[in-house]
Amino acid sequence: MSALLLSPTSHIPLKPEAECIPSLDKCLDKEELKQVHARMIKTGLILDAIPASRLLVGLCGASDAGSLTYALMVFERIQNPNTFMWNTMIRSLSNGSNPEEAILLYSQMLHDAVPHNSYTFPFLLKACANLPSAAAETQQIHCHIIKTGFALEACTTNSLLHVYAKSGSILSASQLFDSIPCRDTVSWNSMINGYARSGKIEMARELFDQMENKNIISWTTMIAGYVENCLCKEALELFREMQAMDIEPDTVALASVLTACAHLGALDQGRWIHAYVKKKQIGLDPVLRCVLMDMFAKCGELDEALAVFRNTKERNVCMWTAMIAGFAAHGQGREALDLFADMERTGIKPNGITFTGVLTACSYAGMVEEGKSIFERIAKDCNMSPSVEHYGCMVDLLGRAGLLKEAEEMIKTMPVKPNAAVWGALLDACRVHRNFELGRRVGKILMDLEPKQSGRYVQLAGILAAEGCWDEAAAVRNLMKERGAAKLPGCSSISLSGCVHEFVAGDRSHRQTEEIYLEWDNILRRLKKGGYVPLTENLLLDLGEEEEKETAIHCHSEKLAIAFGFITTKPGATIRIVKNLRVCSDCHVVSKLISKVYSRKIIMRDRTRFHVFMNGQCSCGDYW
DNA sequence: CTAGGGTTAG
Repeated sequence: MSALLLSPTSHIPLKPEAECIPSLDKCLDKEELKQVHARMIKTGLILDAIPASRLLVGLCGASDAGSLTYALMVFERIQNPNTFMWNTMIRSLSNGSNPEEAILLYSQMLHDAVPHNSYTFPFLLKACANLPSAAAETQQIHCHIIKTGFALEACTTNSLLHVYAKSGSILSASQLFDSIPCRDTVSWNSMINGYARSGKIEMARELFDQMENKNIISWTTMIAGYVENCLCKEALELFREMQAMDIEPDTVALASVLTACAHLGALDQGRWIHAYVKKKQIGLDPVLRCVLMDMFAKCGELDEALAVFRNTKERNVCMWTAMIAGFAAHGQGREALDLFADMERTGIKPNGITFTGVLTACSYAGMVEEGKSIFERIAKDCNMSPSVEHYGCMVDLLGRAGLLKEAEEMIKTMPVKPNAAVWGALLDACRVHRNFELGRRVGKILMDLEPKQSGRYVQLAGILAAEGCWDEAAAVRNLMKERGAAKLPGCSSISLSGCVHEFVAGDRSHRQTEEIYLEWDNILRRLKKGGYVPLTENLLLDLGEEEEKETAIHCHSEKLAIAFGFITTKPGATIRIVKNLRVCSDCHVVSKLISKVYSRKIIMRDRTRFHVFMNGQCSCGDYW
């Protein structure tokens, strides 16, 4: 550091082009900027506010983290930095990896009594927006904004509104929104985003409908809001409305729509977007590539996902993670691990989500040893503390493999508090490996932890019923009713030419209901001729007669969706179904038989993974 | 030199 101060007396020969101060307009790298700095010190130009500012801007604009540190050092040595210089530093820190430093710098600015200008608060508020939780700071800054009179400036107030909206402080956001004298499009958009983020999607839509000057961001905000609230069907509908109004979607809008397609398994619509992007020659930026790839993977088209992946030169961590997760969901553990190794060779650092994907892959493929060693690397090599999700993956991995004791031990010794998902993984393992005693205990824990989650009661009741403890099982079901735990209905959807058809068990709401049930009867008859016997053992007990049980499983949502697929697609065409819960054993058997008897490929994505039924086999190897 | 929308898991 001192060398820099001494540099005026040094005798390092300068390159001829460094004789004059290079223009900072073009991007210089850190070394070049250091030379400029040295030259400025030599000539005394560093004392001049304008060139000094330009140097700071140049350093802050360089992409490497070291430049920012260097910029801070230069800044600290400037005698009385002006507002512009403070702003520049605050802006840079706000977007860095430690946004709280921007707030610290701001308090220094206050301490030095440097006046604010119109740019100060928007930069500073960016730091609040980038922090996971800065509610107290935001409130204080809000006070400063009022005191200094900047509340009258649209940019400042909109920035503040954005922070409140983004952090879910919906009350503060709406109060502020109401107080703004002339709300502009930006204010409205932020408010819509705020409502959507706090789950008040109807409020968001209300605002959206009231809005007079919607722009593409308004539309995208609303579409993304639907996606975030798991209302992907609505997201696609709104997108269609947008197109009907001849509003051209941009990259961001398309990315949101693709995300919706991914969740819905709406391959046709996803492909349409892909074609649209090509036709309009819209550039595939990293995010768009990633969601496109993810859409293919989530629609069961791993090959197409891989094609997008391979076509991408600079892959970021999201891209790698999404591809790994794609393999994991298809039970292709080896491929996922190979990809993970490639990723590390490329020098891309895995994050917590990457590890979730890799561990899931190990779990579904029964790769216990590999999973254990990856898990240990989270802390050892990557210096991260495993999250509760990672422990959940491990419990799942051990539990599936039948290592129930080890799984339980992991829960007992894990340093983070086990959540319901962790216990749920163990409970599921108890079901699969028929460990009733442990299952009972875990079930009790879960019902205390999540008294409103019907799935847990159903899970436990199933375990008890399988053991023949009908009374106990009935008691669990009654408890569920007493506690008012609403049963999440199983829902399967199938998407055809841009339209998503949803079915719940026993559904008769579809306009082709009669046809669907007739088709199902036909399928059933043919399967029974081939020797199919309905698997009613997993059914819950309130249905006494075997016949009733059969009726109940025969209107399972995935069966209705398959029947609908049969009457709407050509013989031999692949049927794609997305289910919100796990697929039941009987539906699994039936799907395998159908794939053989009718030579149909059925791709079924359930809550956690893919089942690809072909020639009487399932890609999960009957282990799920 | 300022504000608003999009990516990987659960």
